[in-house]
Amino acid sequence: MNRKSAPSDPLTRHAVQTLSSTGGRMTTQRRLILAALAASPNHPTAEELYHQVLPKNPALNLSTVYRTLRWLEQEGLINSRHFEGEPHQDRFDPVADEKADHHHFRCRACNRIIEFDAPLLEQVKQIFTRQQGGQVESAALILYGLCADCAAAGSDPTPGH
Amino acid sequence: MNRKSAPSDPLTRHAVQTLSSTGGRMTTQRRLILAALAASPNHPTAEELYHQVLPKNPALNLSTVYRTLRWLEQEGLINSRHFEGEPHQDRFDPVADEKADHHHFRCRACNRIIEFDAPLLEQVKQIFTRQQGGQVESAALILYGLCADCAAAGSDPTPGH
DNA sequence: CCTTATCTGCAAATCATTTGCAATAAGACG
DNA sequence: CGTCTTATTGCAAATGATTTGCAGATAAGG
Repeated sequence: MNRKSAPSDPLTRHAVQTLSSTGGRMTTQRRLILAALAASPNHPTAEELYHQVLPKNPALNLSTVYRTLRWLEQEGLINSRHFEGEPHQDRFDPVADEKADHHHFRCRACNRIIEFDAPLLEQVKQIFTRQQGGQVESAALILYGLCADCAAAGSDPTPGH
Repeated sequence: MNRKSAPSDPLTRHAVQTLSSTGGRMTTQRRLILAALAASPNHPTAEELYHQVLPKNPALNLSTVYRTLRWLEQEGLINSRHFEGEPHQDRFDPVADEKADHHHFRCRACNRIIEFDAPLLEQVKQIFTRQQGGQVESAALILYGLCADCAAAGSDPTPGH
């Protein structure tokens, strides 16, 4: 009941930093979208974020969400990803600065996305460079399959038909 | 001047097989699109294929290209891919049955796509399964960077400013 | 050849995302 | 604390890739 600013998440704090250096402004919409992004383990789409924030700001517009996401992507604070089997929509993923570039597993049954590290990819990159020359700057790996839960559920349905 | 059917590529041959088992028909359009796909090392978009085939069949319609691509994808004869930094368009990639699932490097300068094998990914999958359970069915890896040519060109521009 | 179900061309629809523009509101300064 | 400047928003219309409904065309089997 005293402090004005709630202890903001790292993503929002990062965003505030870039604002001050570029003459940008921290608006209500941006604050809400940033908070929603930081709180989502789900790699949400623009539409999903929109509906998450809407209750807290019924005037919010979808294009504001898109503009905010594009801004954050340009600032390097989030990444956009596309997963197979979905329509042509993007999902957004805060860049956790500590954790180096991570990769994704997507369950084709429950659509859950699991993040993981793949140190071996460094070797894959090196091998590629050795064979082809040039230089590799980044790698995007997505595994598809069944997560532990769905694999268990699938192999264990009530048997007698 | 004697044989009617030119020696068709493996992709087209595969397509013909699935046709006979499903009551489908081999049309002029499909033949041309298949040939164009088989001849493209470029992972073309629907639009690119369309323009490649157009000279040989000026009546061809873009939606036919899309329908053919969707059909081939459902039959498992091609894959659709999305690369970062492009609009929301798909690129298509014949499934070379011999060569197991291959991966892609994309040059951010000339946009060239280079295919490569990454046997190490098998280990990545195993490690993931060991840690998380479930089962991995496929993996899509894309490396981004500069190809050998562009890296050389970039590091060697006429020096004096 | 004739039949008929599959395909195609065309035009309009859809879906995700972007953009122009006038109105709104940060936040700097007095 | 009010004023001013301009970044940002809401709204509606535009865009770009892809899909779909439908009537006419055409493979392929008899």
